Amino acid sequence: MRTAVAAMGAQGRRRVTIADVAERLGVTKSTVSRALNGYPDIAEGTRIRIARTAERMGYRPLTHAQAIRTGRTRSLGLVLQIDGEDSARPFLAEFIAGLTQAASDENWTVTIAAEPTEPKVRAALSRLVEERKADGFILPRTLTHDGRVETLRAENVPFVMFGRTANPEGCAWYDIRGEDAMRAATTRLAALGHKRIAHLPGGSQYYYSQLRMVGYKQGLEAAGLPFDPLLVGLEAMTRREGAEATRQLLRVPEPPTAIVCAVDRAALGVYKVAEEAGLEIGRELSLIAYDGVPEGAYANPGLTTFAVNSHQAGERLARLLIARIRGTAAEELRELAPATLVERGSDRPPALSSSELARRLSDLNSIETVQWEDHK
Amino acid sequence: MRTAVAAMGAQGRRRVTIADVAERLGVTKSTVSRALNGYPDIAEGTRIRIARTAERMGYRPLTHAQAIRTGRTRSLGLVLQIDGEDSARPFLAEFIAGLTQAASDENWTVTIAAEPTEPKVRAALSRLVEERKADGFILPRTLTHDGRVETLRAENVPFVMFGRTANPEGCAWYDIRGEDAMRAATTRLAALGHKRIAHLPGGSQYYYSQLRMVGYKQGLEAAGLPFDPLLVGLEAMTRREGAEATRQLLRVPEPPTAIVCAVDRAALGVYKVAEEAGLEIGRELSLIAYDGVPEGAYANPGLTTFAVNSHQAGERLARLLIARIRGTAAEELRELAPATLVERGSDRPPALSSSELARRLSDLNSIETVQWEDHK
DNA sequence: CCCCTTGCCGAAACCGGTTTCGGAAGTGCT
DNA sequence: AGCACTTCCGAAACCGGTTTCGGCAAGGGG
Repeated sequence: MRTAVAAMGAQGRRRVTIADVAERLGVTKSTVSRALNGYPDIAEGTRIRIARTAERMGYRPLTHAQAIRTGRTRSLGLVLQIDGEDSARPFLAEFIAGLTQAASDENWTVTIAAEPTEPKVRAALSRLVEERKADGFILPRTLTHDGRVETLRAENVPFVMFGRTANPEGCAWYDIRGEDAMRAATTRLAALGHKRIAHLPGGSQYYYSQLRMVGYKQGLEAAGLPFDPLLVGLEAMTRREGAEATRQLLRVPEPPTAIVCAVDRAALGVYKVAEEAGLEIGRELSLIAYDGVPEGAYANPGLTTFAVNSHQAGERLARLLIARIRGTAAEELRELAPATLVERGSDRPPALSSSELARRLSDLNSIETVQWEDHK
Repeated sequence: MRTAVAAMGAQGRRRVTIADVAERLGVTKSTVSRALNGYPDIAEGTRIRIARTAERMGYRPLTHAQAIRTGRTRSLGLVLQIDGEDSARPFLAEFIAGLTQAASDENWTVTIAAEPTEPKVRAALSRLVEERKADGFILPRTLTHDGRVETLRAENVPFVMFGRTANPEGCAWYDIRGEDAMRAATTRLAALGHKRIAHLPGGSQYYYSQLRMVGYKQGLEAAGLPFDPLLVGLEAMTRREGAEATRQLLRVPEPPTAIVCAVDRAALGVYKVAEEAGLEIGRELSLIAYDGVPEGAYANPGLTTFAVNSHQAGERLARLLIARIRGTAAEELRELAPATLVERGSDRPPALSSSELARRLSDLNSIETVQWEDHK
């Protein structure tokens, strides 16, 4: 009897089906189904009776059996772009934890995929939709102009973004107010006495870079400091790029005594250059960054940063996406949260003025051959 | 017409079903199904005709429609334990990438969940099985005695482990030969001239810690060095623990001039203590570790380590699990791979003998008040 | 020439749900 | 009392596949 074996599954004991519940109560499957799904044409007493019995019998509908008729899998899709280069993602674990925990609260699951390139990511999205493996998607790391959004909009598939984007039409999102953090970082440094505050922006393909730049400028304005294009460094997303950008900033005539970094990893590059140049972070050069990567705590002195709560982000995104799939308009599903300041030792009053710092740096260059060698 | 809308789904155009293919060819659904699934009672010519037409029409069976009869979802389950404490997992992204790419090659998907505690992880496994969201599981971070294995064995659910375990019965696995790496590290340091080589083991709940300890001892033996229990440090899984264990090792009468660490992060703690004690890594103290975390490259000098290829691990595990689900015996699905040595600067000939090092350390303690302060 | 296999495929049941349709009973209104 | 309107639920179709069962036709052996 293959049938019996298959029905029993690998577990040995038979699953309780909707028919079992119906039979027990002397009603039909359809009544049970409608009662459990909240249809209005079921008497309240019946509904309660059915709900209790189903509960008692341990009945749980099979999602894929439902899906065959409804087309819904109760599954959230997450497609990551992982290219090997920049694959160290300290937040991923927490993010996934938040996502899956919120999903499982509502009895949803998370289907995950990873592809190395953007076209492949889009293809993966399409495939998951095509095969109905996901009812909607979380899009991490949104770009200013995001191809994934086009793909999904074209196929009319629900999605929510982690991060805002240039064209918000039809987009739901959750995001951290990075601009507020940058503004606060800048005014904070100004209040400590810094007059020359630089900014290391993130990659321009990310929309958040624009926002953070805006926040930096707002901070300058609030502090009554002029904006100086020379104090905006190269785009820096990695430690190496952060180091390179810092070297360049320190060569300008009136060098910064403080730097606001769009991302922590760039800030770690600042430490490196400071060490090479004999500058002490928190004295000759202050630093505030953004992200909250764990390495920041290990740096010496610790990196003051605006940390984002990845767990919460995942959780909120899961809830937003479920609401979106259930039909709430995208415009009503936009949520912003603040980053939280983690004070460590990298931001302190300047020990040197900009011109003193400049003199110190030029002395250094003339007597010493500094090795600008990068480790990997 | 709700039906038509539902059938068309969100995408607008109707899906091509098995009935469409059948009609086009003038055969029945059952023939198409059997042809596509390789049943023997279909003529070869018919099979080819059907396969071609299905391909041309772009027919792809819906997994969940199949699942309702077969009980199989073509989905691999991955349940992570993420407790917030130790949530920085640099390998996770690569691991997931390998996993999902191999899965999607075979047209499978990966369903992921995360829970903070072991009981909840087990509950999540059961839930996913119960709801048929996964046909089998990847178990990362296997323990010497692993509750997840008991749960899954009891329910007769296929699984593969990333890492070996104490009771191998019915277990399939993929693992890295950490013991070989530890042995090689030890003999390598001995060949460089080190006589006193210490070992910092990982957490004893992990089976690999035992294996790596064995490798260390084998290495000592191969090099003709005696095993000294005083040179086995405290269990160290984090930077902090690594630092603490190192301080203790440096206090023994004949301190080690080299340390073999079971995990990279413990080794990063060695750097910290070395800096505090004024020892230069690669001169007064040599170091070889294991894992290949990115921070190792940033350390100064770079950390020599045996790196594991997480992407490959994910890929192999996916293939093993699929084979396991398809019925291959667990005993035939056990695979070991070597770690690859990444030479950086932390392992060099000893500049000091053990007794010279001891004298140096005692001098230090008498003249200087070293701050044993931990950053987080 | 007939009977028995064997190869191949159609018909229909089935999997576990959802949804449509229609009808019986109850209710309100004139 | 008669009629229309609700309320509530059963019967049956349906979703998109898989699997069982049986039967027809061709082929082989006696």
